[in-house]
Amino acid sequence: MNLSDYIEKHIKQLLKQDASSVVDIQRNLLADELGCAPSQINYVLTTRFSRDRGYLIESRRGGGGYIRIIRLSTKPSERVREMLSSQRVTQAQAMQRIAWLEEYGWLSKREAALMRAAVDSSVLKLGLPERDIVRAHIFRAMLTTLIKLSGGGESAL
Amino acid sequence: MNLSDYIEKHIKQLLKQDASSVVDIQRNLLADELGCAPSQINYVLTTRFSRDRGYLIESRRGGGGYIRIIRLSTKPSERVREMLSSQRVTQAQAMQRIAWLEEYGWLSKREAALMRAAVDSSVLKLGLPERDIVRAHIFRAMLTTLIKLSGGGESAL
DNA sequence: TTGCCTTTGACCTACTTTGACCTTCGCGCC
DNA sequence: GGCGCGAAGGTCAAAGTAGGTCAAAGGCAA
Repeated sequence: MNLSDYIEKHIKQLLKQDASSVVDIQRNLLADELGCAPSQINYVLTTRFSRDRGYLIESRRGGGGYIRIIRLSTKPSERVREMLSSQRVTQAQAMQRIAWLEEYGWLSKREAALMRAAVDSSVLKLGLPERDIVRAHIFRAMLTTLIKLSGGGESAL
Repeated sequence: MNLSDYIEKHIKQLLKQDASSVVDIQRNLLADELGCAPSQINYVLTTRFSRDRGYLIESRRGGGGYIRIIRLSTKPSERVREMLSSQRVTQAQAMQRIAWLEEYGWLSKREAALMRAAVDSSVLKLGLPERDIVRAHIFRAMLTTLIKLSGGGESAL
C-alpha cells in the first residue's frame, strides 16, 4: 500500500471515530505524524475525498488554521454529479437546472430566485467564453453548498 | 481556536449582557485580562466588528479613555441602500454584509450560505479589479431579488 | 515505452500576533 | 491661560503561522 492509500485510511479512521462525520486536521501536524510532505495531504484530499465521492473540504489559513473534512451521508445523484462536473454552463442550462432543483424540492422559491440572480447573464457582465466558465463556478459552488447543508439528512440530492 | 476568535467571543458576550447593545471597554485592561497585545484588540475590532457587520466603534484617548462598541440596531433600509450602491465589493466586505443580513434575520442560514458561495473569491476566478466588480453585480442582483420577494410582505428590507 | 498515478519541494496567499512609535486628552503646576 | 507629564488609544509594518498551488521528478503497470 502506498502512502496516499495509507493517509486515506487514516483520515477515514478519524471520520469513523467522529459521530458527526466531520473532522478537523492540521495539515503540517498530520504530515509530520505520517512522515510525508504537507502538500501530499492536499493530494489525497483532492483525489480521495472529492465532492463526487461524497466529501467536502473546508479550510482556513493563518494562525489557528485547519482543514475540515466533511463526509456527506449520501452521495449526490447522477444528475447532480453531472451538474457538478460541467466546465461551462450557459444561461439557459443554468435556468433549467435551477428549475429542476426547485421542482424536486431542493430549493425554496427564494433560494431559487437567489441562484437565478447570481448566474444571470446581465449580472455576469463578461465576454464569452469567460462568462459561461464563471457561471459554472458559481453554480457549482452554490450546488455544493446545498449538498453540504442537506448532507445531514438522508434523501440524496 | 485562536486568540482573535476568543476575543471576538468575549466581546459578543459582553454585548449580550448589555440590553442597550453598547459596551465600553478599556483597551489595555482587556488586553491584560486576555493576555494579548493591546493592538490585538484593534485588530479584532476592525476584522470582526466592522461597519459592514453592523457595528460601530467610538473611542477616546487620554486619561479616562475608552473604546465603545455599538451594535447597530435594525434600521436596514439605509444600510441596504448603501450596499446596493457599491460599485466594487471585496470578499471581506461581502462576507461581513452577509453576516449582517443573516444576523438580523433577513436571510436564512441556507440563503446566507448560498450567497457566500456565489461571491467567494475562489469561485470568482478573475483578476482584480474585475473580480470585485463582478462580485458587486452578483451581490446587488441577489439583494435586489430578495427585496422584490419580500416586497409583498410588511417589514421592508 | 508510455502513460498514469504518486511524491516532493519551491514558492504563494491568507490570517494572526506583536512591538515600536505616534496622537490625543486630562490634570496639575506655574 | 500655557506648559508639561503621564495615561490612553491608534497605526503600521514586520514576523509568525498555516494552508494552497504547481510543476517536476519518481515509480509502476500495461
